[in-house]
Amino acid sequence: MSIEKIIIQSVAEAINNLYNVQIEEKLVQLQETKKEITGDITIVTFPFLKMSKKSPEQTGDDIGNYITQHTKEISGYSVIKGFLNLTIDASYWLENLSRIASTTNYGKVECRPDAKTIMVEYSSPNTNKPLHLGHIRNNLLGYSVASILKANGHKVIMVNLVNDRGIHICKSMLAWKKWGNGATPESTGDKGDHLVGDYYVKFDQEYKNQIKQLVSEGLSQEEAEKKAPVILEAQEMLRKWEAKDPETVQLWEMMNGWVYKGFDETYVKLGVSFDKIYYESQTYLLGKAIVEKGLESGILFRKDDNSVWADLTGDGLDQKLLLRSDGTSVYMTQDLGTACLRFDEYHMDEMVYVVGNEQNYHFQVLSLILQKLGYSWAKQLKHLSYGMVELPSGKMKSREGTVVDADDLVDEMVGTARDMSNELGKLDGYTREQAEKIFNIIGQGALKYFILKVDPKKNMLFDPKESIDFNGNTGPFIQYTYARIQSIMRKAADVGFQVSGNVVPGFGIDEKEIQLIKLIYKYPQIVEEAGEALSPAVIANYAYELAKEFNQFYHDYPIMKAEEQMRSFRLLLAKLIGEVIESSMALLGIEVPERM
RNA sequence: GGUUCCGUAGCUCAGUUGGAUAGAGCAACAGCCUUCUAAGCUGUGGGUCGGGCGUUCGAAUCGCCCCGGAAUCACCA
Repeated sequence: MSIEKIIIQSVAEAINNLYNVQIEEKLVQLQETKKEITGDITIVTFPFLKMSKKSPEQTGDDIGNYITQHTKEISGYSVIKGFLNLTIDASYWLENLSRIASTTNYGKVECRPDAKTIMVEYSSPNTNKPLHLGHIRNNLLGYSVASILKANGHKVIMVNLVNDRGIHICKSMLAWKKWGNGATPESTGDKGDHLVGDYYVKFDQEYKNQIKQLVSEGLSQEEAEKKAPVILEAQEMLRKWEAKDPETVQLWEMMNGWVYKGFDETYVKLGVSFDKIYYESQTYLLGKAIVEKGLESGILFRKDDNSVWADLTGDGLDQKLLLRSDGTSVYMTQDLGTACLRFDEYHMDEMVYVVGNEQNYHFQVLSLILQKLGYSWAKQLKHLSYGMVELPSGKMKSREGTVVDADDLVDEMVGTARDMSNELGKLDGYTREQAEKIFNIIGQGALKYFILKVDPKKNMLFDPKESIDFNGNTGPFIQYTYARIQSIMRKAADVGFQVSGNVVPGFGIDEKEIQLIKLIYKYPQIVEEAGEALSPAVIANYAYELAKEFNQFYHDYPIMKAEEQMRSFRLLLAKLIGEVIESSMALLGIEVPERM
C-alpha cells in the first residue's frame, strides 16, 4: 500500500474517532510539503473544520497527534494555519529504497490487466522535400510518446503514413525532368531528399516568375496562378500518374526512392523507427466504400452536383465534403478509410495521431464522422496536437527557404558537442571512434531535450543564432549527471567496493538523502502521468529535477570518502538515481554516456 | 466573424484533483577546482502570473467579459 493511501486512511480514522464523523476519502487532500517546511506530506485541514468545530490550528493538532500515535510510518507533525505537515519516518524511506533496489525495470509496468493496444502514427512526411525542424518536433514527440506508452505496459504499434503522391511531388518531378539534366544523388553527391527538395524550390521559382509575367500581361493574380504553364504541366503529370502512365510512374518511383533513402538516414540520426509504413499511394482510394455506406443509411447526403457531404452543423461545425462532384476522394475520405483499415487489421483500442495543431479541425471532424457512421472505436481516436516551431523571423516556409533543415541541425549540435568537449579536454585518451559516438549522443541529447521539455501543445521558439545550450536545464546537463554517477561507480569498483541492497546506515540519514529517495520513489507515478497526458515534457522536467538534486547532493556529501556504512548507502542511492536517469531519458529517446 | 489553443522574470520555459512567501535555466554581477568529472556548485538582483469582475476560508489554476498572439473554418494534403 502506498504511503498516500495509508495516510488517507489514518486521517479518516482519526476524524471518525475524534469527531465521530464518517468522511469520504476524497475529502482528504494530500500534497507534497513545501521544501522550506519540515515534513513530507501536507494535509489541508480546512475541509474538516465543520466537523471539529475548532480552529484550523486546533484541528490540525488533534489529527496530527492521533496519526503520529496510531500510524507507525508517521514520526511527527507540525501545524501551520490550516496545513498539517506530517513527517514520514526515515525507516519507511529506507525500506522503499531496498524494495526499489531489488526491482528490475523500475518504473516500467510489465503487465497490467487493462493493457491496451495503441497505434501511434507520427512523422508522416511529404516526399517532395527534406525534413525540417517542425518534423523534428513531430518525430521526437511520436517516438517518445510511444516509448512512454510502452513503459506503461501497453502494446504499441508505431506507424508512419508517407504522403508520397499528389501535386507536390509532381512539381519536383517536373522540375527535375525539365532542368535536372539527369542529376542523381550519386552524380551530385547530394542526399536524395535534399536533391528532390531543390527541384521543388526550382519549380516554385519558375512558377512565380511565370505568374509575374502573366500578371504583367494583364491577368489577375488568381488567373495567373491557375494558368501558368508549369502548374498546368504539373497537373497533367498528376493525371498521367493516376492513369498509371509507365514513364511517369517510373520517374515517381525513382525520385521517391531517393527521398526514402535520405529520410532513412535522417530517421537514424534522430533515433526514431517504425513498425509499419503506410503509403498514401496505396491508401488514397480507400474510404469511398465507407462513404457509400453512409449515403445508403442516410447519414451522409449528396448535393445536386453529385458531391457527397457530411452535415455537422448539429455539432456546431460546418458541412464537410467527402467526395468531389467528379467522384474522387479528398483527404478526409482517405483518413476515414485508413482508420477503418487499421482497426480491422490490428483491432487496437486506441489510435494516436501525432499531427500539428493546424489540423485540429480535421481530427475533430474525423472522429465525429466516424462516430456518426457508428464505429464503436471512433471515440478512441486521439490527436496529439503540437504547436508550431517558430523562428525569430516567424513561421518557417519551405518555399521561401526560411527553414531549419533537420540534418544540418543535428550535425551542428554534434559539432558543438565536439568543440565543447575538446575545449574542456574531456575525452582525452579516447579513440576517435569512441569520442565521436559520445559527441553524437550529446549533440542529439541536447536537441531532443530542448524540444521535448516544452509542453507539446504550446508553440515554441527556436533561435538558430543562439543555438541550443549545453548548460543548465538541458539534455547534456542530465547526461553529465549520469556520467558523473558512472564515474563514482567505476571508482567504487576499482577499490573493490560492492554495492548491496542493504541500506541501513548505522546513523541517521539527512533531509537531502530522503529528498532523493522520494524523487526515485515518485518515478513510476511520473511515467503514468506522462502516458495519460501524452506528454514527454512531464518526464523531461522530472529528469532535470532529479539530476539537479543529485548534483547538489554530490557537491555537499562525499560518497567514496564517507564512513563505510554511509558510503554503501550513498553508493546505492547514486546507483539507483543513475538507473532512473537512464530509463527516464530512454523514454525521451535520449541515450546517456558512461563518460563525457 | 465562428471555433480551438496560447499569454508567468529582459529571454526560453516549469508550475491543475484551487492551497502556504509563484519556481528553474539563460543573460548580468560576486564567489568556489592540491578533495568522487567545474558541461558543476553557492550567492545577489530581477514579477501588476496580459487586464478586469466574479465564485470562497483561499485563485497563476475555476467562471464570465475584455486585450494581445497563433491555428483553422477549401471540390489542397
